[in-house]
Amino acid sequence: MEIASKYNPAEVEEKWYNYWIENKLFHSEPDHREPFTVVIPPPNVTGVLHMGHMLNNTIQDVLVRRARMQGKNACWVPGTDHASIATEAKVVNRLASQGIKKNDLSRDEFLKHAWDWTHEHGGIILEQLKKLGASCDWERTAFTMDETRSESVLKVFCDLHEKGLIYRGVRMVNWDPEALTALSDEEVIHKEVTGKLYYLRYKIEGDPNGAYAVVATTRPETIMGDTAMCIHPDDPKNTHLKGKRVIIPIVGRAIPVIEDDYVDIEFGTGCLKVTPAHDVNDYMLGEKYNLPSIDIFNQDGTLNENGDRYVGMDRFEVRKQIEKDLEEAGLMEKIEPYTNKVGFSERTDAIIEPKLSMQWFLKMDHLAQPALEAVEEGCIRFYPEKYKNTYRHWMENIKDWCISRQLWGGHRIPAFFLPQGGYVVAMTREEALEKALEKVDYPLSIDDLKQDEDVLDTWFSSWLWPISVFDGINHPDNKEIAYYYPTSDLVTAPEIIFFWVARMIMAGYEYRSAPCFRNVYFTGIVRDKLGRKMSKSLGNSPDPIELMEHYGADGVRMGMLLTSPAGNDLPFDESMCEQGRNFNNKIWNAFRLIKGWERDESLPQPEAAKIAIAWFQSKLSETVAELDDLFSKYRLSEALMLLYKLFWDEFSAWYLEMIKPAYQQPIDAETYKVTLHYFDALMRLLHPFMPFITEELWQALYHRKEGESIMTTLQPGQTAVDKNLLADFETLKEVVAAVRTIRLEKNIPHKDELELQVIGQYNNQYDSVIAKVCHLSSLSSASEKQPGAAGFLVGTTEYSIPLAEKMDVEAELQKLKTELTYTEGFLQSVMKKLSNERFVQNAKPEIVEGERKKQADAESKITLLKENIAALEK
RNA sequence: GAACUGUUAGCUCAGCUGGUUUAGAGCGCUGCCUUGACAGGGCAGAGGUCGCCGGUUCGAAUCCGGCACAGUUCACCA
Repeated sequence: MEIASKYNPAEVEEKWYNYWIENKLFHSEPDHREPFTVVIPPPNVTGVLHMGHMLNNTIQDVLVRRARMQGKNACWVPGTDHASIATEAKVVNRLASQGIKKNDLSRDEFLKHAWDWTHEHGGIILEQLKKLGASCDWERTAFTMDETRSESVLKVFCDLHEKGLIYRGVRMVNWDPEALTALSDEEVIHKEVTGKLYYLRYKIEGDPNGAYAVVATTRPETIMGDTAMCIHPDDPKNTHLKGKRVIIPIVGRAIPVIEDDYVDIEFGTGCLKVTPAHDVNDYMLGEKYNLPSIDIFNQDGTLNENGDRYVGMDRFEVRKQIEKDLEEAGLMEKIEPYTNKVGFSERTDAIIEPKLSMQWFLKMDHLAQPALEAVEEGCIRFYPEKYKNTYRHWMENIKDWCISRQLWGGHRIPAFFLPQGGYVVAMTREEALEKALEKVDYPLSIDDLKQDEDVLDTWFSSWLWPISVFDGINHPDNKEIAYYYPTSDLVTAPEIIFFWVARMIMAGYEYRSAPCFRNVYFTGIVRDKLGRKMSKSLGNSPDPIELMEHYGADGVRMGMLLTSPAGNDLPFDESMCEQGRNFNNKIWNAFRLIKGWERDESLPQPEAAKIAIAWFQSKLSETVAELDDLFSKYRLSEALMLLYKLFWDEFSAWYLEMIKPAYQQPIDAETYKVTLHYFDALMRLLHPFMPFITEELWQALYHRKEGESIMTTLQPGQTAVDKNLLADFETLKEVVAAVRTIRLEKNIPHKDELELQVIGQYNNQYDSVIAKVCHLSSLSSASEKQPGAAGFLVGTTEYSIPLAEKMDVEAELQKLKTELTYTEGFLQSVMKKLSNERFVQNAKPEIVEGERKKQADAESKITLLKENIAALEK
């Protein structure tokens, strides 16, 4: 049989993915086994796979596949998110390119376009996930706007309203003038901006000398909304302003001077202009002192009828214009460069305008309490743990959640307004009418009810995800939710710890009185080589699909995981995928070697093979134990590295070399059998990380039945570990390496046999292995080193290789002297400790004993080295 | 401005409650190796005063304090 010398992933990946699907190997139904549930962080329905998804979903797949191979009933639920703002923005853009304005359409017409868009682009990303091998239960694919999920959202809204946790009111909210909607605090990103600080002159009313107060502001365009000036009551600079009124520049309106210790005396001149409608703090002052509030902006950030001479202009145009006008009017004291933080919309990147508006809010205190405790007490664990701090801080300072959005795409708020004021909240219009009729004493028909125009924040549906995917909101007692909930692990980005993770935890306790997951694994951010975040606008993000076509899905998976400890950013470099691909090839070729051997049943098993088999059994078992430990700490990259070394170094470089039959010679049946068994075990260990190649080779290893898969096998178990054997092999490896070094130095080709002598007594148990790997003609004990032989020390044992040719005495001497210097230095450091009386008295006895052993070894080594040097120098 | 995290080889990271040869791994780098599983390979090497300064201790990469730098999160200073 001919097997290609290079592994070709393209040929096998699709084949096995289809095989898994056809045999329903990803599908889960409740049964007697322990469940292992993961819900996918639903990507935007119209999104395409990027490197962040690639990392995130690879990790989930590793966890899910491993759990499945530990005999658990693994269920990974896939799905997508309707992402109202993001999707709506895309639809608006597309309509714009067709010359259609959103406002020209009715709500229903617009929604039709939105659904068209969703159906056109929706689900692409799920198809892409299949390419990377994601073992999701596709029969369970959910969408945040499908029937079940929508019903859940409305039900929860009604319920929370019923409980008095949802309220409606006019509050200062974050307004996105581009998307024309309110945003939650979490959707606002504060960025440092270099701008100007303007010093404006506010003349004191009735002052005969034309005296004025100076106010420093970054937003001169808001003066039309000023309704007071505020000073600190104890500010000596401004006592003369107390009780006075000042005149707003340009506008000419007089406003009172109020006093409050909120004002920072040191900032600017200590005078603050108060614009209650357009600043959160000013709003507070306005409430406190009963100031009128003048809203000067339209929804899109242009000035409204209160905008004086600037009506209709954009807020930033006004800023420029007013600067000129103030200068001309002699009312600008000065302008200084100034850096401050400005809020931007997470989605549209528009500068947020604090704006008073009527919105729906969810009270958070009650929900936050159990959610905070769950993480504090370890009911839910975060990996890495540092995110506990971030979480705690947010939870302890939580504010009410603005859940209404002035958009069309999304779950429409189930509140219905009555013709003569007031409203009712209900799942359906019919139900609303019933409730309304109870409430009012005038006749009412269903058409009189006017449903709220707003939709709910997208996260108001995603926070129910772990429950709603099992229909646990609508049917809290169903069999599925009872079995699959709480879910096991959540894998997500730290960026959405507040948006999503925290709120899911709240919903979990509110609706199931139980944690929604046990462990949260926070991935890092995928960055480019320069450390920049990967983004579409920078164009620095490789296409994961292309990468997989190039390096194979297994190669890319491995490349990403190898360098990404939990929570650490991942500086992406294609060479990582190359390393992954090379590893695939290594596995492929090891398989090719083994499968190429002829078996001979009559052949006795060589001694070296017997020893190698015993050693690898221990090595394998030791690794399995370490692997368990690493997985329990979610140290996935280290777990993969451990397997990488097990396969490449221990299995390929050592084990196979030890048992390999001579060129074109057959192998004995027993060794062959065990080797296949080891290979099988290695494939199973690697399968969660590299599902495709391991399935391909596992299938080719033995004759398998139709429908069988590595996916449904179990991970190798642990057997006894012979620690002495493992330690002996580390010494053995040193001997082999030393012999190789001599070959290299003396230019002796591997095919030439060497004679190795051990000076004095030694453990000859492993002679057969050393002889095989080093290609020795003999290995024996000698009483002393022959003159002219090359020598080396391993530990305190001296080895010697008689050489036909004359050795390079100078080089040999140099080598010995270098080693002597090192050993003497080492001895000195040991002696420093041992000669310190306090060390000997205070340190633990076994530590002191260890140092004494080091001393003895070093001393005998020095003696040996000196003897050898003396012999050469003669 | 506050909090948190980090700073160990060229790069990415281990090194857990102080003593395991004079600090490790993978990649990269250097040298040598073409008929033998794999050049997407083999073998052997080089490379670090553990960010800086103090302290605790018989002993510090490891514990404590300060500083510097980086990152993350939070925050209403106009």
